[in-house]
Amino acid sequence: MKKSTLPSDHRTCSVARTLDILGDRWIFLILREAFFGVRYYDQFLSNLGIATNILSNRLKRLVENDIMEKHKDLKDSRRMKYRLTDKGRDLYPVTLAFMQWGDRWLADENGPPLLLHHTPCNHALEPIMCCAHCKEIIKIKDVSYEEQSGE
Amino acid sequence: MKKSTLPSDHRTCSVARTLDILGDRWIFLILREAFFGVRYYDQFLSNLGIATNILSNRLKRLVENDIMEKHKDLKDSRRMKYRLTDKGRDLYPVTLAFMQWGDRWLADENGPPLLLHHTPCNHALEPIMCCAHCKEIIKIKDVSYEEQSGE
DNA sequence: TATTTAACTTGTTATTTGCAAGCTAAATTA
DNA sequence: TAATTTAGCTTGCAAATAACAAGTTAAATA
Repeated sequence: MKKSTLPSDHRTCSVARTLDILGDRWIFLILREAFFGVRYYDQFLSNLGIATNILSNRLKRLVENDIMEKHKDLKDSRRMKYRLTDKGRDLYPVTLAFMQWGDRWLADENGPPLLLHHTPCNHALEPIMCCAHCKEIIKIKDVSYEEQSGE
Repeated sequence: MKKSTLPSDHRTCSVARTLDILGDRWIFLILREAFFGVRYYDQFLSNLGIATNILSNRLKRLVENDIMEKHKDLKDSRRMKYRLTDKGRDLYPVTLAFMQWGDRWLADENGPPLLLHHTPCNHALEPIMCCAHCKEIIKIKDVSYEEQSGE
């Protein structure tokens, strides 16, 4: 699909803008690895089974969009270290939302392949989307919306 | 990319399984419209500016994966009504996570194009990912993980 | 009965993907 | 110091996918 083809309708919103950058399966798998602590090109390559040209392309896109930073490794100047920026780290909720949905609707008889643990409260982590103000779980029926005139 | 190529490594998880179904820009834009109340083929078509073959294909995929249901409209039997299932409605947090990130990192000087309002508490909606148990905002550093032996 | 409309389907072309091979510079080994 | 290995790409090419346009079918409306 063409790049940056935001629909010209009135509903153009942050979902479309976000998908213009992230709307790709590999991007999210790279981010998942990054959230698991992966930092180096060769680690992404072997963990994901991705083609080298695609990996280069996606890492470049992530760097261009300030989601990751690229630095030479101090110990081996051939190696490139890719680290999440604050902007990238802020995508953790998206990854958690994916994982949570998959755990609930796509898990097989073995249950979720990965169990997350919330260290501060020492319980299995079950991520839920809450209203920052009232801390209640957000339900569709409880959300109304209004558009900005400037858009 | 090939379908269902879950990486063969130990980290195979619900993120990859979810992306096997949803890893497509149009899928999320269709879901966004559905969360805004859109129900009919022609509405998706005109709101999204999507090609008819792509729209058909994606709606079919959504129905095949029990994310949407397809019914004849009672008033006009030519029209097909597409409705979210429970499984589909449960993707709302993913959409909110996208929107929240875009609002924070991609908004222009006009601010977010769409303001959400949380009716129960009567405040602007700011969605945050919380631990269902302790209700604290989830931070990467507070999450540890262990793999299921069955996987 | 003729026309319009909804929801597709079917070409055709353009773009993107995945695989394999090659390249370059830095590090390691002989 | 020279030869080899390694990291991180880039390039070429076949195959899959997307976008656009035009055609199809069945139901509703004029």
